[in-house]
Amino acid sequence: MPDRKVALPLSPLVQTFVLHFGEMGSRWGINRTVGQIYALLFVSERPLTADEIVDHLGLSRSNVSMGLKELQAWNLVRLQHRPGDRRDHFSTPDDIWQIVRTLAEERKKREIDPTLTMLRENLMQDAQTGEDGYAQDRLREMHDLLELLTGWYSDVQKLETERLLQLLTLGSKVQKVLEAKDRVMGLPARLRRSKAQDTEV
Amino acid sequence: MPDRKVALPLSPLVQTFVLHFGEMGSRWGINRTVGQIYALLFVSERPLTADEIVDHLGLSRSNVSMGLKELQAWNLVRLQHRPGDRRDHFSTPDDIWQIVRTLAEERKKREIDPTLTMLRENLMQDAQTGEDGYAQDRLREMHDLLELLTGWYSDVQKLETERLLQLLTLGSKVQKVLEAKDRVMGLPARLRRSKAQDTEV
DNA sequence: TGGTCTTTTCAGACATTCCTGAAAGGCCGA
DNA sequence: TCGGCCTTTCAGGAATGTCTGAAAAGACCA
Repeated sequence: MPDRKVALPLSPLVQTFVLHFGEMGSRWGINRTVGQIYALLFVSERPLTADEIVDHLGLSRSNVSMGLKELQAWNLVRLQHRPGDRRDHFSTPDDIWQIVRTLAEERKKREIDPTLTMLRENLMQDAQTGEDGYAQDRLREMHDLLELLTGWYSDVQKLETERLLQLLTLGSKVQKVLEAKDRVMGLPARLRRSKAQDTEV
Repeated sequence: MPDRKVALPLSPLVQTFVLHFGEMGSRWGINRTVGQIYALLFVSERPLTADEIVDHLGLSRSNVSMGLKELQAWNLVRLQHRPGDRRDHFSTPDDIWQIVRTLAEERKKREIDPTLTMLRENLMQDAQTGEDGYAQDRLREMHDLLELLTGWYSDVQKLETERLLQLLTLGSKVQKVLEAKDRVMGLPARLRRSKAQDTEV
């Protein structure tokens, strides 16, 4: 009779990978279990059932269920059904670029959008009052920066993978292209200043 | 006698901002206190001492000390001294672009580099063994992706702010530029495949 | 309807992180 | 060296977060 508490063996490579993802979890804003489940699905050739995950990772069934729920909330795993099988089968998208896009989108939604909303509301409300001069400038600066970044992001998110690859591979050479068309477009002036004293931290 | 537990009043605007940063802290991988301290420094026209932070936010002195230590580990605050004053004065860089660069650098260091290292080591070691075919492919795919992204990032990090702004403002128009020079440079082929079935999650 | 297989919920045990006051440490001028 | 001022360390209480087994809920078939 097999010991239900010991995980089914994984190859050393997969084992290392899964454990690493678990440990990195906290830095990525997910917990160990969720990281491990994701890692396992990522390297699995075929979709896995929740019970298979339990067997490989030695977690409780309920924990796996919650972990999968969280991964679904992140749009990071997909659910599939097999004919004649009631169980849910889980997998990650094969296309790694799709994963990057999803990750970027979800992190933006959780980490940027709320702040942008808050800044917008507060700046709109307090624009009239002249108090808080410096703080208000500072907040507007941050607001404009985030708008610029998210605007660029949404443009890039729309690119086909092929074009995105071009852009990434271009890398430093982009500088050349930019030097060619050497004209700055209309920008909020406050984002353009570069203070000399800010070189050293 | 003033109640030492009640924070010195902040303007409503600053108050909202500070509390928001505190609450977002968990999503950003820092704790509430650290978020609040950073927010306060960000909107302060002049550098603040630890005791001033205590007075404004109503935190314990030791907590502020630890929070500032963490912010320094992130390179997000700078320490200044005033002649004839022994106390440390803290501030954030004035140049908001400098802040973005620092943030990107530190997050990369904490969230990407360890994984890249782990992938490199494991792939080098297991390259010979033919086992684990799919997992190994998958890991190499992730490795190549991270290399590409960090390579691009390091190129962009080198750009002057003016050029970076150009790049960001260009946004969707970048597509046009790319269409012009329509040739894909030498890429790892496995990063280029785009599977049709991966459109739906 | 009852029986089987599967997923989800949830109370509470366990673990981790956060925060504080008290004490220790460091620096400087007298 | 002492005393004042400021910062850091640290033990342990408070607050959060994680994980589990047991029970409930849902889905399907006969």
